[in-house]
Amino acid sequence: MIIASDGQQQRPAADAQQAPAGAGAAEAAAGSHAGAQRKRGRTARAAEDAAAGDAVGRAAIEHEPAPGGRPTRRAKLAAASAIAATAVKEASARRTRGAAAAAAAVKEDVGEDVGDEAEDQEEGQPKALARSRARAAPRKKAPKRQPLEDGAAEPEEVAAEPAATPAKAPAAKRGRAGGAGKAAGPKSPGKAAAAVQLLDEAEAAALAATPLLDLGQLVAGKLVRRPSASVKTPYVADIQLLPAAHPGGEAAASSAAGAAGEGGGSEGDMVLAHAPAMDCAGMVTPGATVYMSKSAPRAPGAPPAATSHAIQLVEDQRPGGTAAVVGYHPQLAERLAAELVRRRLLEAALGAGRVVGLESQRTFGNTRVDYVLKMEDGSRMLLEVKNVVCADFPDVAGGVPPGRPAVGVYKVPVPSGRLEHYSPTALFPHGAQKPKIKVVSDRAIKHVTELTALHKHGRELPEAGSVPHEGDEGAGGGKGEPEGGEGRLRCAVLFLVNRSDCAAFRPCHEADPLFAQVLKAAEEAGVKLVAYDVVWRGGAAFAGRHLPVVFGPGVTSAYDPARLAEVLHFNATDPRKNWKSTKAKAAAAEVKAVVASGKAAKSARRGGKKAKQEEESSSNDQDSE
DNA sequence: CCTTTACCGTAGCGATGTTT
DNA sequence: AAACATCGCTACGGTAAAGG
Repeated sequence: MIIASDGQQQRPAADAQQAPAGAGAAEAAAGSHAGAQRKRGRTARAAEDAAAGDAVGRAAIEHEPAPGGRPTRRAKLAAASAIAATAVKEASARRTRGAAAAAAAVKEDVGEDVGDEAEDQEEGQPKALARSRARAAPRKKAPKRQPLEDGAAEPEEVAAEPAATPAKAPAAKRGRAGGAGKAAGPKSPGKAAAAVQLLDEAEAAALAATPLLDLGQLVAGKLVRRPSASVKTPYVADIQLLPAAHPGGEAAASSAAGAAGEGGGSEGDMVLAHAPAMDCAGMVTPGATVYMSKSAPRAPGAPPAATSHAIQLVEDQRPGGTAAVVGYHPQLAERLAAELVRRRLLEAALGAGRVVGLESQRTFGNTRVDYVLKMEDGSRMLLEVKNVVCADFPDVAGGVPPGRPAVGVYKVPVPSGRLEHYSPTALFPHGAQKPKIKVVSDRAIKHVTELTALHKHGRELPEAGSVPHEGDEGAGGGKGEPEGGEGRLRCAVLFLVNRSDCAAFRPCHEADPLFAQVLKAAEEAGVKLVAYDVVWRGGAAFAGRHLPVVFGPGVTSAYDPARLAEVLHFNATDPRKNWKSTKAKAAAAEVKAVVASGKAAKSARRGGKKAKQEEESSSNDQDSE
């Protein structure tokens, strides 16, 4: 580890190659590329944003859009490079001169007027103003970007390289459908399966001391409120920047010396942060310490981001005044899991032999699984990853830190009554039950149920949208543990314990008895349950241990099928989760109706052919609802 | 008073459309 | 034909206003 002259730590170049398929600056650059120069111009909402002085931290990263029509591909690439280059400049500027200076530098570089985004406008901005602004011009879909990486994370020589070669890493990381198992499905012809390459044993061993994932320099902050006072979505929080702090205690010796003073603004500044896991079982509540990445700059022309930061890690207050660093961002679990697989650290626990391939986000029947592992014997294993953040508390005096919100607190007896005889157990799921259906996560229950069904079936079900094979017979059929081999399908659930202070994992029957029962049933059906933890030091996660999966006292697989059916039905029909698409469809249908009536009159003069097509497509749309 | 509804941000996949 | 761009959709759930 090299300590730079300004006191910031720099990452050795070797670290850049540890992450799966090029996490890091390459991804950030790719994100910029993907979002480069969308057709959509800046919306009315965006203009109002600027007038309202929306995000305090945004001034430093905002760019003026290139107005006008559709840019050529070359122009887009050039723009992407320019953005990336700007990001690099900003990175060094932030490190050396602080955010205000960086913002000024960006203004000069781009020759833009950032507008009147005075910081004090944000504080005390009337709620009604924010709301009316949001309603006046509904925001369109934001372009892709990478929240996990910060252009500032890497030293210049690392960041500069991928800026010139965007959109390489993510393709490999994601792994395309149409891979090994799909035999080049008809709907995605020609798309090469870019499955993750696994390491051989020697390569994996050589990486043993390097992090699974490195988020680079993070910014420390204290949560003031969520939702933010200015953006009412629960996924956005107001965060007050803290002086330099180091997640994980000894992290001072590690990389993520998140210095607010040099990083994302001055100490005490308020920023808006994306909080994708919301309160995270009571950990992310007012006063909580969080560690954030800075959001990559948006492409010119894209609607500006509402948030300047994204929460990555949080401190969970533990008994005795200690705190555990917990991986907060839901995406961390998937990325960490992929790297664990890539390094062959899960093979023994999965017990299905040697893994030869890894694909992500494949759909089987109704379920989209996180990963598909291709095994040496030709069989496949579906791996569902759950991010585990919560740990129980000892039921002794002082066991729960004062001021800790009650949500997410599950107490276990300590027979001796002594704190030192207690070791935490990681829990999933956590949090309050949904009032309507009285479970914490109907989705998790659905996933486990469907994985169990697939595992029992023992081979692939007809894929959604494909022609069903009527004569498809299961290889497993639920009669014991079937043989492996070509076509064989097995299932596993990985509970990625995103902290290092737990000795075991168990499903949290206190929060969700049905989930615990369904999981127990899955285990009895042969679904592998694996728990593995990681150690956060600074902004880097290191492989931890394989933890035992245990069940609380009295938890059995005897769930009530009617109750399960009720939950699954709720999951399938909950209108809330589709509000956006439902609304979009309604609006589109309305527009279409108006357009169609206009066109019908028009094309009647031309023979009516086009109007017929319009009608067909619109009726198809309605069929799919 | 209780229940329902509208609303918010971000990221990624898959399908479709467009350019090279 | 291949590569790239764009769109539609999905996931995640708390809050406040509106409705009964």
